[in-house]
Amino acid sequence: MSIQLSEQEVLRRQKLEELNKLGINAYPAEEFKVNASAEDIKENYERDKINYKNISLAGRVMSIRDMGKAAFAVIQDATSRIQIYVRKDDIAPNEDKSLYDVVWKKLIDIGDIIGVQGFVFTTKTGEISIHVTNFKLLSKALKPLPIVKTDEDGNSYDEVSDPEFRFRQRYVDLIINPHVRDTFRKRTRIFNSIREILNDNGLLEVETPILQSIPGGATARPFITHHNALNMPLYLRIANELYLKRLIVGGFDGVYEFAKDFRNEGMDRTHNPEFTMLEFYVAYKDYNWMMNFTERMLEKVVTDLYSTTEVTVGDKTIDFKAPFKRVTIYQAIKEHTGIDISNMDEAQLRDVCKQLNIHAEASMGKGKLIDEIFSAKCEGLYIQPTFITDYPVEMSPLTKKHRNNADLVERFELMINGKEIANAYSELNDPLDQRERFEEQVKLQERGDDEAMFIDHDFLRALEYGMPPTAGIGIGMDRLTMLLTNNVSIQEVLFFPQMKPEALNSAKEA
RNA sequence: GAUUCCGUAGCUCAGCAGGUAGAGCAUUACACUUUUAAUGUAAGGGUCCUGGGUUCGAAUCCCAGCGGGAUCACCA
Repeated sequence: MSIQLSEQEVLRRQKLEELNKLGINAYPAEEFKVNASAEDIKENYERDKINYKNISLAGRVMSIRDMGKAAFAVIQDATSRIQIYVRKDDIAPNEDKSLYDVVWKKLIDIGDIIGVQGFVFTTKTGEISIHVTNFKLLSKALKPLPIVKTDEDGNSYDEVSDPEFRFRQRYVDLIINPHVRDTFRKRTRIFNSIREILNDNGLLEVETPILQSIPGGATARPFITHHNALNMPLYLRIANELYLKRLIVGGFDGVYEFAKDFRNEGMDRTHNPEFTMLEFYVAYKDYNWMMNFTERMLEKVVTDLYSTTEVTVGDKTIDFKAPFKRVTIYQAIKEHTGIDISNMDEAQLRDVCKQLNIHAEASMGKGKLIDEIFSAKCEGLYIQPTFITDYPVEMSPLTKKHRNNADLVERFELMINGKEIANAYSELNDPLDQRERFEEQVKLQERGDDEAMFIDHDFLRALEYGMPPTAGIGIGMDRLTMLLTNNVSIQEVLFFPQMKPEALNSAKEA
C-alpha cells in the first residue's frame, strides 16, 4: 500500500509516536471495566444521583470543546452520547500537568476511543455530564472522523450523505449517523420478534443447504459455482422451500429458516444479489390458517417495535391491526380494470394486455400474463396490508390446487404499501400432480423462459413417501425491514450492500 | 442491460462564457477552568475520479474508462 497520507493522517501518526515516547500504549490489551452507559446515565441520574458518583465509561470521542484549563468533549458508546468535563487540576492535581497539557490537549483526537472515570453532574446549562477524574486512551484513531454537527433544533450540518461513502465504509456511517444504527437495531428486533413467535408456536429453527445441485423453490436465475473435489457445478440457493418441505416429510410439524438467498439478477433499490428470506412451513394447516397466523404475527412484530399497530411509511400511515383485507386476484383485476378475466384463455388474456398497454412476451404463459396484469394495474394500489388470494395454477408450480376450482391454486401474496411482502400457499403434496407441474415448467423452459424450474427428482421422491397437508410462506425480510423502518432503499437495511470493488483492492495491494 | 445526473481539501459544498482553485466545519498554533453548531486571532492542507483529445492555456469544452445515485427493463 503506497497511499498518499493526508496532512491529518500524518499528524495522527506523529501523535502516536509521541504517545509511545511517553510510555503510553495507544492500543492497550487489558480489560477496561465499565460500570455505566451513556443512556443509563442520562435516563437514571436525575432520580438516582447516589449511584453515579463513581462511574467508568468507555467510548469514542465525537467532539472536543477546549476552554483552556478545562474542556468539554462528547463520548459516544454503544448506547448513546454523553458529555464529559475534563479539568486540568482534577486530572493532573500534582506538579506534573502533562496528562492534561500534553496527553489530553495535544494527543487525543476526535475519533479516538477512551475510557473515563469520574462522577456525574449537571452543568450550568443543564446538561448531564461526567466530571472526569481520570482517563485512559484505549485506541488511537489514525484517520480523521467526518464531523457531523447538530444544533439545538436538531438540524445536522455536514452530514455525510454520499451513499458510496456510507455503504463502502459502513463502519464510519454507523459511528457518525445514529439513525443508521437505529435502523439496524430495529432490523434485529424484527427478526427476534418473529423468532419468538415461531418458537412459541413450536416451530423448529433449521439450516438447509446454500450450495445446491438443483436450484429450486423459486423462479429466478441462480449464481453458479464449481466444486473442485467433486468436479461439478453447484448453485447458490434461490430459495430453501424444497428442503424445508423435505423436513416436513421427515416428521417435523413446523420448521423455519431465515435464509440468505442469492439471485443473479439486476440490482436496484429493492434488489440486492443476496437477501434474506424467512420461510416457514407448518404441517396439517392450509393457506387460510397461514393468513390468520401471518396477520397476527405482523401485528405483534409491529407492536413489539413501536407499541402501536401503526407505522409511518413515507407520507402514509399503515395499520397492521389484524385482520387484513382479503381479495382474490380475479376480484382485484376486475375491480381495478373493470375486466373479468376469470374465464379467459391465453389468447384473450393477450388481447387484454394489448388493450391495457401491458407488454407481453411471447414466452409468457397464461399465469404469467395474469401476473403482468395484476402487477401493472393493481399491485401498487394496495397500501394497507391486503392478502391477494387464489392465483392461477400456471404461475404456482408448488402450490396445491384450489379445493373448489381446479384452475386456481390455494395461494396468497401479502401486499403492503403497493409491494409484495410475503408469498404463501397450501403446499402441493400430491407427488403425481407435482411431477406434472414440473413437467409444465420444462415446457416453459423450452418456450424460452430461462427462469422456469428444474425437475427435482429427489424432492418428488420425498413427496412419494407422503407429506402431510402443509401451509408454507416466504417473507422478504429485507423488504419487511425497509417497510417497518421507513426506508426506500434495500441498501439502507443491509449492513454491507453489494458494491462494485473499489480501486483500493485491485491496484494498491498488487 | 438502457437512459440520465454526479465525482473539487478529512466532511459538506462553491468555482465552469477555458487563464493552473475557494468557503464552512475538521486540522495546527495561541488565548480562555461549566461550554454545547463554544468563541477570538493566525496558519497549513488539494495527482480538481482516471486516461486521452481540442487549445498558447482545461477543474471548467470533447471522447473513452472507472465508481456512485435516479428512472426504466428483469425480478423478491
